Amino acid sequence: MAASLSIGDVAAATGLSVHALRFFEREGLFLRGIPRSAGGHRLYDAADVEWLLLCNRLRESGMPIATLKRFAALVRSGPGNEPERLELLREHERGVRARIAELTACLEVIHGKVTVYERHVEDGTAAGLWAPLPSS
Amino acid sequence: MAASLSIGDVAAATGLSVHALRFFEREGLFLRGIPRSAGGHRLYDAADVEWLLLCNRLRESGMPIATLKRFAALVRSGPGNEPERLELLREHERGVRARIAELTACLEVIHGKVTVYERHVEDGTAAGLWAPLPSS
DNA sequence: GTAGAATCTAGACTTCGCTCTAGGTCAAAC
DNA sequence: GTTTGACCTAGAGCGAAGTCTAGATTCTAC
Repeated sequence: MAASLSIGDVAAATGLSVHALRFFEREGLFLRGIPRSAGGHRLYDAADVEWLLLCNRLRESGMPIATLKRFAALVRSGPGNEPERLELLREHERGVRARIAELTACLEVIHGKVTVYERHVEDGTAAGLWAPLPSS
Repeated sequence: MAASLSIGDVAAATGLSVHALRFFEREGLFLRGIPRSAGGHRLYDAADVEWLLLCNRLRESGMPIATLKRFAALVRSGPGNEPERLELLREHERGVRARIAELTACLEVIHGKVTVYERHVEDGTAAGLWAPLPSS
């Protein structure tokens, strides 16, 4: 039980490169020191992979390494700081919601442009869309 | 008419820094060569600002400078390539929609975490949430 | 007509988040 | 038992997107 995984296994399981995994470790993003085999190879376990999968979600949603590092440090430092962890996660959640709203607003503008171009291209009336007349 | 604007005016109107405006020009992101005053100062006009505002939307929504450059080049090269411009915009729109979907998926995971932490913090049963037990 | 603010060019520097290299060691298959 | 591939450390390098500096010039307001 608790079969240990090589760095290559973990890379395959998480989509991260072995380079990235070593980088994450250097940056202190793990919840524990990753143990080594007699020969010095890293020995991960399933919990490490689970944590990395959460890290992936946080990273994909725009959390900087520095923030992830703070979160990992909080978790590593053990029970007692859950309100801080919660606030960090809530703050990130707010950020993600704001980002989605921003993207949605951009999308409207972009889709508007697409529609304009579609109409012009279909009509063959595209000439002069942008230059030199500023027709938006 | 066509009152010309200084780089500072344009920076104020677009939220871009004067450095960024000069950088954009070097990168060829404008639809025309920006003319200069007798003394060498840039003279922008309202159409430049409008274009930059669209650029801002494209950039905020994740379009790389390189793509923006391609789009600007298409527009600069005049009428005839509207289908290409359309395809570029459509591709970007697809990307933005995909990004929103990705963020939304992340949000579910993150919000799930927040909910778990809220419950634990409120109950005072937070101990052991993460370490050493992998409780997600 | 002069002080101070804004602008100019060219190019070096920064931050982020990895990625890659060099020069080895370890482990698994044949 | 040797070859081949995975892994090790330390540290350099990279691409994106600006930012900042230096040193000179121009413009604006008094």
